[in-house]
Amino acid sequence: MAETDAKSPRERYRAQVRAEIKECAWEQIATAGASALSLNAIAKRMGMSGPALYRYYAGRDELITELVGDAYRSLADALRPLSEAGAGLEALAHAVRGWALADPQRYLLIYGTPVPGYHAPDDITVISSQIMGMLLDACAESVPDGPAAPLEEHLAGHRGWAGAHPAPPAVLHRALVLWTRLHGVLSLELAGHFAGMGFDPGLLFTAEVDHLLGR
Amino acid sequence: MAETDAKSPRERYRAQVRAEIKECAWEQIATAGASALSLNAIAKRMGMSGPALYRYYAGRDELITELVGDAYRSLADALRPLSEAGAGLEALAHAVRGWALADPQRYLLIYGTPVPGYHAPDDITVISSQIMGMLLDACAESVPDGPAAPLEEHLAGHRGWAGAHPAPPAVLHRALVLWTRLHGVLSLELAGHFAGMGFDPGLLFTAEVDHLLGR
DNA sequence: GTGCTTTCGTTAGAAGTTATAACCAAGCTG
DNA sequence: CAGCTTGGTTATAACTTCTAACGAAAGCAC
Repeated sequence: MAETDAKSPRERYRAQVRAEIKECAWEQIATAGASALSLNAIAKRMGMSGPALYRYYAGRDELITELVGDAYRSLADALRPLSEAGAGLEALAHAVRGWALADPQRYLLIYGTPVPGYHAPDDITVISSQIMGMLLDACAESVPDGPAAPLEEHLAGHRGWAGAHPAPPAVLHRALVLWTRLHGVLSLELAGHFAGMGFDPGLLFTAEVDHLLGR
Repeated sequence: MAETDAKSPRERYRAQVRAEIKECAWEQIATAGASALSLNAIAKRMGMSGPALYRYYAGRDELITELVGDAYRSLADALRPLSEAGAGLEALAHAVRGWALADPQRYLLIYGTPVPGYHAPDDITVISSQIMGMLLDACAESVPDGPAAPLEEHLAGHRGWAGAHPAPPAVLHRALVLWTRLHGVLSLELAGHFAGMGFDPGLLFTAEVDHLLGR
């Protein structure tokens, strides 16, 4: 968030306005969702009128791309201290949930249904793989020692997504399962599909985490 | 799809045009996603111009509501014969996946990030609970006989969503887990989040199903 | 300080969108 | 046949994103 790194006062102003625009955009996304984001509304809320925003962002897509990047970075930043402290699967999972509940639309922006026009740029993939790396680290310590399923055999030959991480196929499998199961509960909860059902999604989430830990 | 049930020729025509509109809408959704659906584009593709559609649907929201209802009904119709034949968890799960892959946007329309303005009407919940009922039936036969987790204790007291289904808490838990795990893999796959990773999502899906079966 | 240049913000306008209103031409019905 | 209902049309309003052209202000060189 603080890329105001001592340049010309012009650039400083520019960076500050860009940040303010993103701030407004996040507010709007938090209330109405990403696909309802309106450049005009942002401009009006900032006191500027209409096309002034195009001095700062080439268009709606570039703004969304920037927001997606920020969201990924925010998640990575939330997880990194835990990962560096050697936190396990459980702590990481609950951190993800906490981060998602703090701003549901932010989670849905990056892991939900993709916005029609937008396509992820390359610099997203490196942050995404950082997050995946932290998941792999957390899964490395608790090995499930099951029989090598056909999936793990397949993963042994298709491990490009793990980068240079030296995890055995069983850990790759475990990280994938961690990711998809957490996302399964979280996304349905955030999208409101548990709304009228009456039970506590948090308990289901912790039950999934506990199951992953063999409890 | 065939609700042309012998009325006045006027109503027959009306129903046919409504069906044709939905047909066009599905085409458009399949290519660009639900949030990019344009009434004008549908009208133009049908040879009619603009506001003529408002004779058939009150607005974008009503059309989407109708499409959501059709999608739920379609999923229920795809699962019902299996459920009535006493199919187990495995067959049901793969049927869900097949249905989802046949038209990804249709799955994402009902289980993905909700469209901004729209709110589900009541008649959706009955179809949704029919689907949940079939999941519960499929889970009833293979009991996992684990220790009663705190979640299952909670579910024993919050089982309103299961309707009148006589499933014990362990089965409620199992159905919930089935639903969220399948959705976790499916939604990430359909949203394209496995795109650059290189592995086969189908194997991950079947691995999750197999794990659910205790294999 | 004076003048040049870059940048910012503005208004105007084009091409879209959803949605309403008014009108006209059909068709079914008494 | 008369009349009412219904379908489709255009015109309009209020939006949206985005481009173009203009004025003003700020920074920089001298």
